[in-house]
Amino acid sequence: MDLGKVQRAAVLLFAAHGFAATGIRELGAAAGINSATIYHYTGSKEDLLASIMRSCLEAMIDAGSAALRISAEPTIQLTALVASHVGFTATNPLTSRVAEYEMRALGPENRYAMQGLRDEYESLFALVVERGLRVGDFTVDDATMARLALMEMGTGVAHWYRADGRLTLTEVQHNFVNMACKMLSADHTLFDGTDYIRQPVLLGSEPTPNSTSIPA
Amino acid sequence: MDLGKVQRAAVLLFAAHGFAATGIRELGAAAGINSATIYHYTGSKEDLLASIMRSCLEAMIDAGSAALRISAEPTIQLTALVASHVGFTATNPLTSRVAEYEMRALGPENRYAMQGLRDEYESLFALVVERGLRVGDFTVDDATMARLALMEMGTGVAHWYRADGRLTLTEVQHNFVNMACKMLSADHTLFDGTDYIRQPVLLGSEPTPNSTSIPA
Amino acid sequence: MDLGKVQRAAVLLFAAHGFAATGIRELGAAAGINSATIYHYTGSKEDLLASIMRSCLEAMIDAGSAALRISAEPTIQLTALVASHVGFTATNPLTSRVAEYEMRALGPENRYAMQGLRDEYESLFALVVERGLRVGDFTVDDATMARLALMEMGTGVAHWYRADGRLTLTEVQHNFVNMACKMLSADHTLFDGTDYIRQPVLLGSEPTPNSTSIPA
Amino acid sequence: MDLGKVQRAAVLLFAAHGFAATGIRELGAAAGINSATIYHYTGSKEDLLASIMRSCLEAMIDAGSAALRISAEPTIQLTALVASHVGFTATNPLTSRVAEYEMRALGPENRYAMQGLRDEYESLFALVVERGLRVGDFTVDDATMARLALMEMGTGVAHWYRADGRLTLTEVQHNFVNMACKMLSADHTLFDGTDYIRQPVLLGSEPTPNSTSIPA
DNA sequence: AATGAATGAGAATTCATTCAT
DNA sequence: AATGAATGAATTCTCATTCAT
Repeated sequence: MDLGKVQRAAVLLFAAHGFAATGIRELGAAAGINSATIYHYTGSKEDLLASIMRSCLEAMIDAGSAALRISAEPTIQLTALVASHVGFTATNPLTSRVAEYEMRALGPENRYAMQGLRDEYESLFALVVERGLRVGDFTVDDATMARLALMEMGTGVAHWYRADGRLTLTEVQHNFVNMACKMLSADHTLFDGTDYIRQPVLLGSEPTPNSTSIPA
Repeated sequence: MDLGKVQRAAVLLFAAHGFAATGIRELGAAAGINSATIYHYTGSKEDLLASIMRSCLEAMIDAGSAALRISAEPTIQLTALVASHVGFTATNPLTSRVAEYEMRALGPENRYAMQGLRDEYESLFALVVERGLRVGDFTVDDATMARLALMEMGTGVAHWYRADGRLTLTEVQHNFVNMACKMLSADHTLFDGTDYIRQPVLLGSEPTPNSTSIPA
Repeated sequence: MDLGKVQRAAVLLFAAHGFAATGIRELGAAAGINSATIYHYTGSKEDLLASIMRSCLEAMIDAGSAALRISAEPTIQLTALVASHVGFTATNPLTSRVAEYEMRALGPENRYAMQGLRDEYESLFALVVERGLRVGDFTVDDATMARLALMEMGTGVAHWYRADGRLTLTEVQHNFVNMACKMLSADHTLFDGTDYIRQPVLLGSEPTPNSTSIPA
Repeated sequence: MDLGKVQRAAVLLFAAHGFAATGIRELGAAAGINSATIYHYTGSKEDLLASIMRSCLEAMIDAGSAALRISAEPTIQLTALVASHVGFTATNPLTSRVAEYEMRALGPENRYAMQGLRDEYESLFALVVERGLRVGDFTVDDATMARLALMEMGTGVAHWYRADGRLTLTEVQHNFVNMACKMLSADHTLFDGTDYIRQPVLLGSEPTPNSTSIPA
């Protein structure tokens, strides 16, 4: 009756212990159902992971693409993309983590498909960085490394952000936008009035902070 | 006869498939010995992981501490620390990855100890950032976030750096130092002549690029 | 609505893969109904098998007994019994096979009952052989072995007979009658005119040849 | 240390309950070892069955081929082949039964291979029957049906023969030879002195009568 | 130092069956 | 009459680890 419940339990456990170290019985217990019942919701443990990863990556691509459509100005695009990335990651930290870490747990077919989505998402960053450099709005030693550093930085948010932490999400987003702009020598004070932040999506697979405590 | 051989096989497999998904028989096969023989080199699978992580983290702390001793100048310290971090990570990408990812695979005791080492290493970054800010050499919105972004960025090098890639290690290090300084608004042109790069250590657990190919 | 449909699906699958290797879901799928619905037609998987076997064995006993009533002449009785046995087996090859092979799949109670029916059927052959020998119409080294060989031979028809094969059922019956008589040194040319062949019953559990193809 | 022990346990249980209804734990218990240890002796449950069937069928082919080499005389060949078949079946009744019944439990590859061996064995009978008919030594209505009846008859021995039964193996063999000859109208009194009986092989997979009792 | 044999615990998945709808 | 959801028990097979040799 509720695939979401199973997905949330899965993300909670996969994020805490890893896919391979999480048993199907553990999953059932965390979701409050018999382990056999999981197979009514999904074909296999791997299928469950793949479905979680797919919706996560698709949502990231959607949000990122929408960010790029806000403006044609590279600096605004960068700004919006970083804000989107950080916003999404901070809103769905566990699901993001699972989507990042557990690619290797997939079989060849699923891995190929998910890697394709991941590449599609990364290409959004590549696009923006390249255009900004071409137009002369950004300055970096190496485009590829800048893009990788940029993404990695934002992805790291999943490791420490807590909704009830010291800073609000908006503050975190602004800080990261500033750091990103400085890193690329982009002057975003020119566009200070622009509203580049969109409300991030909350995935159905993201456990609510207190839904269940992480078992030792 | 050679604990290093076992460690290298372990790092190769742990990095590729994860600790939990790697079997002791697989390990033996990759190391060219019987799986039972592994127990002559280590007490258990977890011990093997812990020993790898310990030497990795200790080497990182050593290198980072040495970097800080190069100068009392925050900008030079930052520069040296980032160069050290990137240099170490690029030289030992697989071991670094294992040390980063597999903390969760450890039992409580080992995890506590390793987390302590990790914290110790992170505190080096915190120290430099705080001093730079206090002295007025750096400018950032939030010290903690800057530190986290800084480290995450450098750690990401493990995901893509290849010794035979497009850029030399020294180029990569300079690029990251530049990005870091820009991110913190640190002016390192003042110290351009300073030699802040030390030859990174190659861990005994780091597999040589072609020692064994990663099994599918 | 149709127990026969379920029985035919069951016989098809039991004959192909065996009772133990056939799942209740598979059964439902082959019968075109939900697996839970099967329990409206039968109490359990074993009950389903037992009901199939019971009707099969009872029909065999009926046909065999009728054959013996055709005449008091041992040779004619033999002839009619073999024709009946071969006719029944060739008309209901899959059901016969299931009734023969799957005795062991039954629980103690059902097995006891079914073994009783099987024994009753076998006793018809024993009776005829013994009378023929006593009267001097048959000659064999050992009555028991002759009976067993006789039955096994006929039962084997289920393994290869196809309604659309090279020979008609009547031809097959005549051939087997001839072989049986020769084996027992019975001279049935004396009774050539006698019509000892009855139309065999088609069981409700016997799948029609093209009803459903046997899944791999 | 003893694959034979495992094979004998397997044959005992497979013959009694069928392959599909026999669990790997049951097998271990019957063999006196832990169920996991079975995987030191064989790759899988199916491999275990396949290895049993392969040695059985190969031994049958060997014995049958040897029988045909005793003489070029069709009647003697028939006689020797039937004696060999019955001898082998009576000596290895459980293994024979398993080899006959459990073909369907094999996966496509193993089944194809085993069916090939079975066909090879059956072709020995076809060869003899055809030659005898061509030469005019045998008389039957239909060669194919005669061959099938012949084999089925002998195979049935596995269902009832007991080493400690009423008749010795040699007596059983002679009786079957007689029945076979009568069925084919072959006059073997011409060759009465010929010694056509060879000592049958005892397979390593055949349980000794009292090794273990068949569990309910 | 090294290994083949062995095992208890646990893995993912399927099973026949029940039941509320 | 029919079914989708649910489950405890069982399935085959793999696991990390031990030990006699």
